[in-house]
Order: sequence, then C-alpha cells, then structure tokens
Amino acid sequence: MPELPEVETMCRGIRHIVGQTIEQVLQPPCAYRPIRMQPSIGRIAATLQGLTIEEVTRLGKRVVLGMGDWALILQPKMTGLVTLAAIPDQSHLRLQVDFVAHQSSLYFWDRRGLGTVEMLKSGEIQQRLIDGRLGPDALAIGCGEFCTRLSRVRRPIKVALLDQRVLAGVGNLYASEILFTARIHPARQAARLSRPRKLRLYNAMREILQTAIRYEGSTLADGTYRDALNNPGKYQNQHQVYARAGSPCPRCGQASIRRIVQAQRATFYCPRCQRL
DNA sequence: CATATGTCCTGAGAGC
DNA sequence: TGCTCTCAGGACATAT
Repeated sequence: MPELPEVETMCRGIRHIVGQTIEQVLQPPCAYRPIRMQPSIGRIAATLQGLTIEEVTRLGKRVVLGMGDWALILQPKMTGLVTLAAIPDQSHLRLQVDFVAHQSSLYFWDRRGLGTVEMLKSGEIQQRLIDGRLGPDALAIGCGEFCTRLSRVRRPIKVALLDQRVLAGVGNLYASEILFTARIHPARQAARLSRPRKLRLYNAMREILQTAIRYEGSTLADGTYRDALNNPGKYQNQHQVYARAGSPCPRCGQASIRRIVQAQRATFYCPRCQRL
C-alpha cells in the first residue's frame, strides 16, 4: 500500500542515516520465500560495505539510498517498510543494513514479500527505472505536462492515475480520494476530460498528496504501515471515500459511497458528486 | 504503440 | 473450533 505520501514519510524518517557508513548488509534468516533481490545479497553486501550514505531520495514509490557511484533501491510495494527501529516481527525482516560504530541499523521489513531490493550504478537509474518506465513524479510534474500526458490515455481516469508510466507516485487509495476531491467520475476517459476538470484534478492531486504527507501517510485497518519510528500514519482519519462503501457521502450527505472494480482494483466514489 | 491479463506473496476475515 | 476460500494491490512479464 505504501504510495507517495507513505514513501515520502519513510524517506524523511530515515534521513538521519545520511553521513553514516555501512558496516555490513545482511539478509536475516527468514521463514518465507526470499524477496527479489538484484544482484544477489552477496554482491550487494560486498559492494556496499564501507560506503557512506550520501542521500536518501524518493523515486515514485521507491526509496533510493545514494552512495556515490552506487544506489540501493528499496521498493515496498504492498506491505514493505523501511524503518530504523522496532521491527514489527523478526520473521518478515528481509534486509538489514548496519552502520559502523553501532550508530544504527536500517531495516527492510515486508510481510507479503512482494517488495524488491535493487542495487544499481547511480548512472543506470535513469536508463533502468525512468526511461519508458516511470513518468514524472506526481508532486514534481507541472500542470501542462500533466494535462498533456492524460490526453494521451484513453483508459478511465482512475486507471490512468495508477499507471506509473503516466505519472509516478499515485496508488489505489489516493486515486479514489483525489477523484472525489476533484468531483470527477473514476470511469471517465482520461483523454476526454475537459480542461477545467483536468485543472481541478491537478490541484486536487497536489492538495491530497501534500496533506497526506503532512499527516504522515495512511495506516489502514490491518495496521501494517508504520513510519521509520514505528508510528502509524494519521491520514486514514481524513479519508473521504476509500473503503467507505455504503457510508453517506461526506460532501453531499445524500448518496452512499459506491465501490466498483476497475482494472482488478477497488475504486470508491460518490455517484452524486462524481457524475459520468 | 496502447491496452488487457496473469503472476507474485501472506494474512485477515468471511462463511460453513 | 477449525477448515477453506476470497481478497487486498504495486509493478512487471507476457499477450492481444
């Protein structure tokens, strides 16, 4: 579930490690199938030992640890956490990075194990992750570029927002919230949105994502998401439609929130406020 | 090229 | 109580 606001919160929470030097990288014993790691843990450990963290950045929904020539890219996907303390349970710990002089350790924990770890030469990030794969970041893209990109997608707007090649960072939860705020029906074709609707959508996207970052992300009922210090997010209390099917619409109070499925994912919206 | 579908994975919750 | 089934969805591979 970690989307842009949760990953941004993780990045901010672990930024203390900038300047710290890696003593060792290890794959702790894990009861489950190992997560995808590229290259092998052995090569990663041998390469990164002794390097110093120079920056922690976010690339869409990925955490990037920059160490000069090399970068370690952590992709939490559904249940992954990047944290400095208080692992929820040892059995799902997937990667551990220890820093010299016991300053601290960084943990990549992932219950479902869909997350991935990738080590790349810094110069390869552009080619391997951005060219043809990741669109501009949802908080960096300008309004004109946003409109242009949407106008090339004939799929429903909800599906377009989820496509990381169109723009990076928006996931299933925030897509529904953004469309609700913008008062746009999720099934409307992206390319056919009117100019005023595109502007409303762009502004709603920025507002929702920035507010969610301020609230440090969303921790859903399963309690999985935690920040780097094991605190839950607070934005779940602000959700207007996500996972609220059957509840009265918080805006109009007349209709009930409806749940539909688009591209195998749940979408929530108000049929009265968001007309097709 | 754009779009659609299958796959990975574990745990929570529903239903019997 | 304890079993089986379904669902949650991010990103990529593969197919149309």
